[in-house]
Amino acid sequence: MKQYNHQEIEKKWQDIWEKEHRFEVKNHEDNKENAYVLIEFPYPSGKGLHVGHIRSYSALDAVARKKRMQGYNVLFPMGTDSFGLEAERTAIKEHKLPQEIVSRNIATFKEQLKMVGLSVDWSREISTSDPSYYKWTQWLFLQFVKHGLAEKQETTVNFCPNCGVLANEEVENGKCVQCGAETTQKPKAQWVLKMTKYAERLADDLKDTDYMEHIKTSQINWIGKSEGTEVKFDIEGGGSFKIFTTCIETIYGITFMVLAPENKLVDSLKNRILNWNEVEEYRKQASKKSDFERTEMAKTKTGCILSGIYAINPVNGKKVPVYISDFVLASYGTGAVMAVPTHDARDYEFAKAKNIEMIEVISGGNVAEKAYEKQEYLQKDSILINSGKFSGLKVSEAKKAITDYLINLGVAEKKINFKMRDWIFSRQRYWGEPIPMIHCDHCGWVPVNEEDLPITLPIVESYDVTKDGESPLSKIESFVNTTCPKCKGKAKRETDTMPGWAGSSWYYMRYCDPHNDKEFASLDALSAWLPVGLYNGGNEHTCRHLLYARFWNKFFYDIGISPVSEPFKNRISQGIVLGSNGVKMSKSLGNVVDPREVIKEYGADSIRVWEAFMGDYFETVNWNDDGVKSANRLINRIWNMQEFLTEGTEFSKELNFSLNFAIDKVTSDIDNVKFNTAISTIMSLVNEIYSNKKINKAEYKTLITLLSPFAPHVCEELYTICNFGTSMKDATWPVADKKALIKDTIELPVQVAGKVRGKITVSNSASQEEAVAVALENEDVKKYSNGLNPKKVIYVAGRILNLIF
RNA sequence: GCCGAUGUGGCGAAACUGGCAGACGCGCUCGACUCAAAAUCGAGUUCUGUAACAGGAGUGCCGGUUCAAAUCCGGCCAUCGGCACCA
Repeated sequence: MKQYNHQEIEKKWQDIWEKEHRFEVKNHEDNKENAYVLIEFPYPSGKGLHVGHIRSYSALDAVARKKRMQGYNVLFPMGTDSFGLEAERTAIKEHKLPQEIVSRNIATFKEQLKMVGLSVDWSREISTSDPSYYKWTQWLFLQFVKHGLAEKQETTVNFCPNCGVLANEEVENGKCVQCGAETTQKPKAQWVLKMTKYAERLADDLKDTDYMEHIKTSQINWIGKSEGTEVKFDIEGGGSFKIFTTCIETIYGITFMVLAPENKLVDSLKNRILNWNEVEEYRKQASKKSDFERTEMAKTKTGCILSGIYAINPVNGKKVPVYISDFVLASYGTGAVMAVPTHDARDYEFAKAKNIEMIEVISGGNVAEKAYEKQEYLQKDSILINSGKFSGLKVSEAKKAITDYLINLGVAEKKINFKMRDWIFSRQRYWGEPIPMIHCDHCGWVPVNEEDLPITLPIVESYDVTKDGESPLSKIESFVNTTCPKCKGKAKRETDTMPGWAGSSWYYMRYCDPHNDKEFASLDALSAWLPVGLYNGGNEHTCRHLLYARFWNKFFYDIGISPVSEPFKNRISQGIVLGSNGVKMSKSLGNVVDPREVIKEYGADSIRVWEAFMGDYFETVNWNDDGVKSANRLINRIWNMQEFLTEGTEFSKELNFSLNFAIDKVTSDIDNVKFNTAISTIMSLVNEIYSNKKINKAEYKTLITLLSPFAPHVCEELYTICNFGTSMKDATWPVADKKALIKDTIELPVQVAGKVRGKITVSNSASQEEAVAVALENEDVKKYSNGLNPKKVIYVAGRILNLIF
């Protein structure tokens, strides 16, 4: 018997797979059902892949390989999400072109990935920064434009006087991370995708998916649907504004109103505001903060009164003061709120800080100490007080009664509001898809003609961020100056680019038809594969990327270019692999583990098995060098089993149960994303074979097949050594004989008063009487029974017998 | 702050969703093989306790429900992820 040599074997099989085009798939295969297994494509950062990537790639590879052996036509593609800030930053730092940085990084990443032996169809590889790909990203953007879902809107951007427009992560505590200067929120007209139009469906249609519950929840929370009432408040002396509330029952408790500092209403009231200077100063301060800082609960609430301005409560005509405060966001709801300090914690804090009166309108709390909030009073269905003719009603009744009353008055309407905002789609950066729009003084914004796509990024010397807040592309005249597609007059190109999210919002569709130069993907190809059966990616993407991708698909579905209304049947998210010190792997901390080194020493099969085994797939786990050894040991044990090998075409009596159990368990574990227990089942089986020191060919073949999704190279090698076939190309996944799993007798734990005191052996169909009779004869049980009959018996067949004496 | 998740031996973890806590593995201890070591094979390994059994305690902390709780409920504590221009 030859020694196990991972380097030789892995190279050999990887070459064979490549030469055979083993994993390339056609969109249609006779007599085979299609299955689409998708893993988020990596961002080709300069760091390269670390062992954490291997965890999810090899796990999904195992899923794909098993499905293939089960007779499916499996699409398991890979590509790179290559636009984005990081490549641009690296390029600036290294004085190279982002194009160069990206192709260098992709080469490294592919080299690393190929060593792992993934069953990827590389003929379908895509890269989002490739013009042949982003041509279609631009084309899809034009569809949004065509259907009125993309438009220029006034927004704000983080702005640093020295460094220009900044990403959120480049701003810390209102200061620029790079130069330390104070940043402001600068107004800017930007392209926006009107995603809110899809809010309702994005939330509702989650019911048609099998996503993990917490992923559905995070989608729903992000969308933030709330049903409430929009109420119009008149301003004393003329004018009015609207507020949105989900707590209309507290309307008699209003003691002030709050507007967002940016609310345009404030400008229109300028002449009537007595303390305008103060108001202006406050607005300036507020413009320095991000939304996140503004709404943070821990911060003390600040605000500024609009002296001389009073709003009139439509239920009782009460005159209340109006403030501006940064805890109210212009972007959410109407940019104005009614404040009821007795029943809202934020309002309570504000009222305390500003010494504003409070009126309790729902009984049951202790409003002298803190606000009695809706979570609590809704649950208790408390009674209204101090609320005019609505006093005495329960909250549940008052909600409706007050809403109806206001609607009759003509000052309110029922409204559904979403926390989710439209998607700001412009970036003033170089390294992204140019937005294919042209501005003409006569015709306004005109889409580029589809046949002129792609609008390619010009190769430029400096693509650094500009100080004036415009995209670096704006400085390239040859790019900017063009003719209007409509009137053929002089016109200028849009110079903003798309965000990194753009390319990743539809890449899984391009995999279905990656070389199509007529369409972004044909409906036939998409119909063959969608919806994706299993979509795996990082936890950090389960909220936004997933929502964006779903939004794009829904729109495509509506305009007839996608065959499904939900693109992903199931979505799961793997846990992160941290460094061995429990901290995220990063170059600066020196705790990055390069898979290439591990593979060199122990082999791809070993690292794959170890990462499958290291813990629950969904949980964060620390890297551990010793762990790979244990996987390597398992593989060696299975390799060395050749010594025990005997002839045989059927399972032996000794192993019949264990093998069928393992088939059943490994199959369901892979289906249920429990790779760690799949491996431990195989380990137990191997232990048993070692204690028997015997295994026949039929058994060995089954064992090898079960391991092969995780350790494909060594399994192919053993498969051929043992003459089970010339390769595992046509290997089929075993099916458990369910009958073999039923045992005649079982060991049943016996509890006395809830504590396990003994074990009995009974037939697997034993009745309660039979089980109790056996238990009472058991020596361990007798110690506690004192010869008595039990007063009470709890019997769960096959599980537990609990006796109370 | 808000939303989501997690917390079990020296360590990574498992536990069929309320039914034997610690499967499987790492590490460690002991034994076999070896001149020796490594590798390999085998035995043991939650803590406490005992010569050995027995017994007791035990799943982040405090309390509750139940014949029975890692699992369900209430209240804390700690760690991680997201919070809209990183993707």
